[in-house]
Amino acid sequence: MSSSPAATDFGEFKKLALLSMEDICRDIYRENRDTIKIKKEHVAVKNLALIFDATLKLSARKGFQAMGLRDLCRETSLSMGALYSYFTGKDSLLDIILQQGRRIVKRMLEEAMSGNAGALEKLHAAVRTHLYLSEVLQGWFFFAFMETKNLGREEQKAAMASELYTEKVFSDILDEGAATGVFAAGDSAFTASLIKAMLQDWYLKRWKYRQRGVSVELYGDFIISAIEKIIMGTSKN
Amino acid sequence: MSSSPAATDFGEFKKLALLSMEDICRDIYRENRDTIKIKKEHVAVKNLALIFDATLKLSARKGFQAMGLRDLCRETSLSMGALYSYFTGKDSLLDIILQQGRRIVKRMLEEAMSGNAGALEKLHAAVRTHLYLSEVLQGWFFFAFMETKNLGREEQKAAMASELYTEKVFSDILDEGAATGVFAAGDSAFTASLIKAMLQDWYLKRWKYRQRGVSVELYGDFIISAIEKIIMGTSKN
DNA sequence: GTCTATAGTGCGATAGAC
DNA sequence: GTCTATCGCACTATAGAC
Repeated sequence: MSSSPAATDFGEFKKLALLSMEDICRDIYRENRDTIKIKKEHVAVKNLALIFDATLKLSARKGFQAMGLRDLCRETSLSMGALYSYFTGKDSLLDIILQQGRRIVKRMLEEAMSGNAGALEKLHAAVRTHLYLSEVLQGWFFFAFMETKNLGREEQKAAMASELYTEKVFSDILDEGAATGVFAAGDSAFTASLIKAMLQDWYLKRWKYRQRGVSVELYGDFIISAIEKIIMGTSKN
Repeated sequence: MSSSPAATDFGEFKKLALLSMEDICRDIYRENRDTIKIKKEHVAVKNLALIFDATLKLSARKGFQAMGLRDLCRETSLSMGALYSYFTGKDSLLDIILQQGRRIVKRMLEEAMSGNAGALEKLHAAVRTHLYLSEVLQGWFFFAFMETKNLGREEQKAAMASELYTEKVFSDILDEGAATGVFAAGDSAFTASLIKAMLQDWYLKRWKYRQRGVSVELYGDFIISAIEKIIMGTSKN
């Protein structure tokens, strides 16, 4: 289990990701030690995680702007004063959360992509990793999508770059597959956009799939089948 | 051209939709005459359109919550007092805009679907109409997507119903095509979700396609080709 | 029909006790 | 490390002049 790159089983994937989140919270604390007034690491890490979770939960209902810091106090059982020991202002809280999430996504995607040989194998690994990640971190993915437009121009560009980076991961795989003759040739950039759109629907409209009783693994089967029909131009049936 | 249900040419479609928007603004005024304090119809309709446009523009940048009514004053060149002659409060402004948009979408979709014979024809008409509509009313589609979650439970249910209704339009077409042997049999509800996701990407990520110089007509060609590969299980090339 | 001026409320942020 | 109390500000909404 020292390096388990692409877990196609969701249960296993979940464990990996949750472990990873502990590390990330610790990283965040260590990097922002100058602005975070709390000195005991175990207290700080515990409460940071609490604050992040509460923020995602409250923002999902009303949006980050509409969420008051007093709402956050109630949800975390911390006072205004205590909250301000963990961040310098509401805006910086937003930045930290987005930064944290992007780091997890990057780390997990890179781990997943390493050690897959063929284009088809890579495609499966990339789709399933992205999908399962968006399931484990559904709150964050939704939050990032909704709140990105309210950011400063710098952070906004970072988000756009992230979108295009992910898309390039997919279009590179498609190009490789076309070159080796595994996939039919086509507009790989456009197909990559379609793949992203399909992945996005899972975390933007999860209520719909939950209502229908569609599991994340089944959704993965579905879209992989659809993607293969698009890029192979032939039914697998 | 007395009734031109499915305009596959975007230029023509645009004219139809813009004409329709005038009507809608007038309808809105007449229906809300009790709450709108302005008595001269031509003044009211002109300023209502001004207010709606400004709201969509400002909300696109910071979100409806973060948009202050003073921002709206600046953008419309109206005073606070004047604004409050057109709606009873910020929340009702939100309701009116969403209501207005849903009405246009419903009207245009119904017109477009009438008078198409085969399943493939219907599919093309439905996809192109939805896509072109989301281009003409991009501001509204984006707004509706972003602000729906901030609404009361009633309005939220209306939005979910609208999502499922549109999806049923597509899954019905897919079922018909499967029954008549035009399409391969498959999970029509799931395929309809994929179609919706593809259509959604156009108005949620339009910056991306603009950056790449993809026109709305080209995007339509692309996704129709992809959809056909999924439902026919064979390449059209 | 539109304006300016202002009431009233709730926010983000901070100071200082414990 | 966490609390309570409070400041200053920006917001929505309204009243009344023109």
